[in-house]
Amino acid sequence: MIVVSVEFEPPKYLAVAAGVKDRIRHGEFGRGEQLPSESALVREYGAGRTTVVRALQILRAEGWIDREHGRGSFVKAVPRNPETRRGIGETEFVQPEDTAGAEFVSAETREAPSPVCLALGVPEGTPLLLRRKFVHDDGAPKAVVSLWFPVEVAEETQLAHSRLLRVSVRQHLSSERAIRTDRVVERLAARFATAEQAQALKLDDGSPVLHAFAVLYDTSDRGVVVAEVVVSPLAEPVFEYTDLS
Amino acid sequence: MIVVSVEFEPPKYLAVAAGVKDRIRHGEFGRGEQLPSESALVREYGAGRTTVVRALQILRAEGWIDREHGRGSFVKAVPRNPETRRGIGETEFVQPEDTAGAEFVSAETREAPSPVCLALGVPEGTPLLLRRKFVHDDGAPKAVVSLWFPVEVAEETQLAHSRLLRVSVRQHLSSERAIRTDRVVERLAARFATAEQAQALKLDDGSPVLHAFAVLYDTSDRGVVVAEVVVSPLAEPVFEYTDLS
DNA sequence: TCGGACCACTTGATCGGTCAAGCGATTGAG
DNA sequence: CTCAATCGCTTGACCGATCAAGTGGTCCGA
Repeated sequence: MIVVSVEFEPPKYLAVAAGVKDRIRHGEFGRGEQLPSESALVREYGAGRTTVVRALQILRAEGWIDREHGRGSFVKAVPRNPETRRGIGETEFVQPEDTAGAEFVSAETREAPSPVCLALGVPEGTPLLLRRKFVHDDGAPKAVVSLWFPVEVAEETQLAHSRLLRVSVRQHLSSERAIRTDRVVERLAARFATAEQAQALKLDDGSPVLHAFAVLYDTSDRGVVVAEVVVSPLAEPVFEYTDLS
Repeated sequence: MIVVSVEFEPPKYLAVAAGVKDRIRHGEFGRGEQLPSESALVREYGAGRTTVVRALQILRAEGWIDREHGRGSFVKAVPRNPETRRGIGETEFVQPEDTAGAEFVSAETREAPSPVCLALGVPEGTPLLLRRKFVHDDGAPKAVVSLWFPVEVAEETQLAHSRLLRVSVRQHLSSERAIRTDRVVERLAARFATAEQAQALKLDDGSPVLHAFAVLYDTSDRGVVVAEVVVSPLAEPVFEYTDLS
């Protein structure tokens, strides 16, 4: 009989990092307080100094602590919102499509506007798959998200189906079509809402809306998807940064 | 005679990282190609393996390369725009004030609007130091930046002077007043330009503008500075992400 | 009292080594 | 011919050590 152990032993540097994070969260080390020194942590966790330092460098990169040469490591803010430093449009490629408050609207082929064609490198007026969803927060409309795919990209995927994916668009393209993507370019602008957008977001015609236009590129630098996110002025996106440089 | 050497010798791991970046940029290693192995780099740069690995881990974190266990390190995208993943308002705290295209406008005490007072925890109508700069790109107006400081924060600093700082506001507060800051909360919105803003950005009255409202907090969670950035619709901010998760 | 030398403690950078584990090609037994 | 063992290369994790350099205190002499 063969027994396969499926225990997953995380690397020690991650274990130390997680351990210290926990102790911060549980209040053992409060804000501004000094962490045990590297050598103390070496003793506590039975690890080498290299390992402890690596863990502390991760905590610093994630914004949990400050490290001051000659003084020690000090607890900074405890990050409340881990979803930080993500572009508005980028999020639509990278996050599971089916998030809280999201609602499927439509999936249809349609002639794309010229900025979209330009970004995807297809001739003007090419019919593309337009996939729409609507995001609200407790009844209040927040945003309309439109994804544009060339039809040959969307073939043999579930992107034309009328159901939100439980994975991210990026992951879906990778698993279903082996399309590897590694780059997003995103533009941000303030615009007047179009009549269609104003209606969806329950705004007056001509209200100012936040407009994110993001392009996802594959490893050969071909544009693969365009995301257009139109955000209601009543739902100002909030970002929190605790890992200041 | 005392001679103080001001040579700045960067740490070797940064030198290796910069060296490899340069070689990628200059096309020695193209997209998808394999980098020299760790041991080869150890020989090339005369460094220890620890140092080389640390450099490669930085390149991975910055999105330059992929590292595959048992295979090697491979070049991903070449980031064009290194100013990535930084909030529009956050940038005004963290970047040297005196950047290309920036122009000092004014520094004066003035009654602050209520959202600013609220963020800084001072009573409505408190006079605050308002410090303004204007950013243009080759003559085209890009943005107006307003920083609000409580007067007791700005005391004994150069923030009331009519010259752009060569360091970041955050660093200035740290060095001149020992104010340690560790958190930024930022809101993004689309708004109509006020008459004043429209004039500064040479826009029609009532044009839609991008509005970033960012608050910098110190380690005791007190609001220390508010940055308001108003971006012209003709200058859409562009972000590039090559380190997708 | 003041200031400087000194010391203990801290983090920063670096080294060279061990062992584990994943990948890919070669090789050899059946 | 097929498939599994093996080998050489790679990255991943980890260790304990050295030296440098920044911080903050003590102590001692002028």
